Amino acid sequence: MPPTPTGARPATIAHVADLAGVSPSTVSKALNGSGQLREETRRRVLSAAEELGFQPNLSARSLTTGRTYTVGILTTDSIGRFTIPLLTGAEDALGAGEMAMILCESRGDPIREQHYLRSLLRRRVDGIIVTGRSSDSRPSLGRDLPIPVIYALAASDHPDDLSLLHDDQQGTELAVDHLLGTGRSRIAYIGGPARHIASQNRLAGARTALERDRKQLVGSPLFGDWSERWGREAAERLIRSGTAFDGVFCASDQIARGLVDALRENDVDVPRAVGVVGVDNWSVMAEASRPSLTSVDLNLHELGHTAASRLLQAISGQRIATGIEKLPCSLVVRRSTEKI
Amino acid sequence: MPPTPTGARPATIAHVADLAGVSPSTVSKALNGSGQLREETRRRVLSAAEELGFQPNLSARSLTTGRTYTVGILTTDSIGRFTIPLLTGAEDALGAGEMAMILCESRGDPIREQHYLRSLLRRRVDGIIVTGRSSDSRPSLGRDLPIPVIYALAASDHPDDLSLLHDDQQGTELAVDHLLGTGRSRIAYIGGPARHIASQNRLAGARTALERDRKQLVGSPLFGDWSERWGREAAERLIRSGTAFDGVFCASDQIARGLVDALRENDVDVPRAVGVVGVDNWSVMAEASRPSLTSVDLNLHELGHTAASRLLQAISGQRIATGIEKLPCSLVVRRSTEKI
DNA sequence: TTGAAAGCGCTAACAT
DNA sequence: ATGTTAGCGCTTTCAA
Repeated sequence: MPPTPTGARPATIAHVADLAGVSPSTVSKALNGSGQLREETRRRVLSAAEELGFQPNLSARSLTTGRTYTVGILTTDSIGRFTIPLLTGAEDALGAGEMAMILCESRGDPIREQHYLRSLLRRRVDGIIVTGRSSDSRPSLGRDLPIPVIYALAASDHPDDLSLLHDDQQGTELAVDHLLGTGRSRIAYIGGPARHIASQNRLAGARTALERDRKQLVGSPLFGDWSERWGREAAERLIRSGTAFDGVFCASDQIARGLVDALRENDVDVPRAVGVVGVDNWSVMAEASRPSLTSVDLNLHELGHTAASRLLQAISGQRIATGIEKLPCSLVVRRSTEKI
Repeated sequence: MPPTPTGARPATIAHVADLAGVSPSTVSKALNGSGQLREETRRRVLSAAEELGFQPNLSARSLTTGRTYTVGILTTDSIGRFTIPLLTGAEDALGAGEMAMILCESRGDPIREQHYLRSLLRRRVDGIIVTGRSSDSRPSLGRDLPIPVIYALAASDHPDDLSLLHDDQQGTELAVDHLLGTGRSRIAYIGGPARHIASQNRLAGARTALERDRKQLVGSPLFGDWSERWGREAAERLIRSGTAFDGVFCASDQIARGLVDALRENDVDVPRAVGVVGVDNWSVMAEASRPSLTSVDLNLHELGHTAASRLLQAISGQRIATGIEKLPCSLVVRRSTEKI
């Protein structure tokens, strides 16, 4: 029978049991609401626990229950701008502190990733969310893991995994429809790097939206990188090409901002002469731009939330879908597309 | 004697022991390199473990060793731009996967924070790093916790806690010295909100550097917010005030960028007529600016690394310093301060 | 309604 | 050099 905790060691169930004058198992039942206890006993236990500042040792609990109430977050690419909303979204779904997140950032290094994966398995996490820079798909962690895994933002290359992505095409269609709807008809497309799948998906989305309206892209799509510099250069090219245009879809807010800056400096009025949309709804960019940028929001918070919810389902034993699931983007309208 | 694992349940030490024909404790010794084992036995155990894909259950280990090899990261303010380098820095110091990080984001809500704190204590994390938006100090988590706590970026209000901050004054001095060193002498100060301690510390640093050179700030310091818009407005005000100036210290890269934009649009040449420095070394801003921005780097990666290292020391039982420790900033020179 | 006892997977002190 | 044993703190039958 352990004495009252020394202060060095945290109180255990046995201490609480002693103080309440009951057995350890009764304490367990009182604390977890399991079993049948007299109301008065339960109260006595609870107040004893309170008095000792008792915090159940989750390692011990895990040992018997087999669950750790912990999920691993394995991020491939550096934790960046995109990962943050994903994380907070996941955290929301995991319920403040109920389920904890262990963060592992592999920096794109497969060796590190394996390291982390093993560490997570040793820790017996209940599940894993894999995330990374949205681009082409990434190698699956493998199908023989003892715990569920969900891919978010970066798709697994294995069809039996569940991958959650934002719907780039749909988002772009939304944006282009909006350009058309605000009275533009000669739309140009400025992408990021041509090899990035996002550049391609967004191009496809733009074309779909235009075709629905029996229109075509003005000029050929331009590819560069994701920077403001490229946006400025693209604007110059667009102007120099001589083709008339009154709307531009840019595949990122940075590109859009560079473009808008250069247009202004070339005395092209946005939004009066040309409407511009970007992608990311990155407020520092979109709001600092003159005029502020209408932008496609990838809803990454929502994506993170959904990923975590699905993972919880899988953990609780439900069978979940496989393959790639796309979540809708939305459009945030600002001044760069004001109606002409 | 458990049979070979079914595939459902992960292998335990007992399975390995069986397969290797030794006792569980021998397996433990072989795996942890403790005790004295014959080389051949060790190898047999190791290959048995390998064959079974054995991963030690860390919950079980924690129960006996009392350590979880996990630290909690409690972020007050939303995980933002500043937290990211801090996290990766900490992760570096914690050694890929050796020590894991549990991420808790309280969003500035004290209730949530208490929730998270309790969750971390239940999980018996070995220590906690508290972080948040760098501004005024924050309430201590309390001095009666059974584990060490270190505050990074956001100082605790209790002098017996260890808080690690970047040295705002020193960073600013660096920047102003650099402005002076590139031939400017009439320096203006554009801050963020006056109530933010960062605005004040940076102002103090600027004054110190100027006084060393028997100079004074041009005009009175201007306070606003941290945005580009404010930077643009500040530029207008500076120009309209009529006071001559040839250097501007801006308390953030966003301010600096707005300022530079507005100066250019008013035909003031940066860096030839006016040198400009910002703070944060936020590459998207600093590099997209025309000209690119010289900027004070807060070295947050380093800060995170140091915080984690100190925490590890404390966890290993070493007594660590208390109070506020400031880590030096550095200056990244770009085009906005090119020599005249 | 409560308690006794076994066991989760591992480590560590003590035997052998 | 290896095995036996006890126990870490909790949950969970099963018995009282």
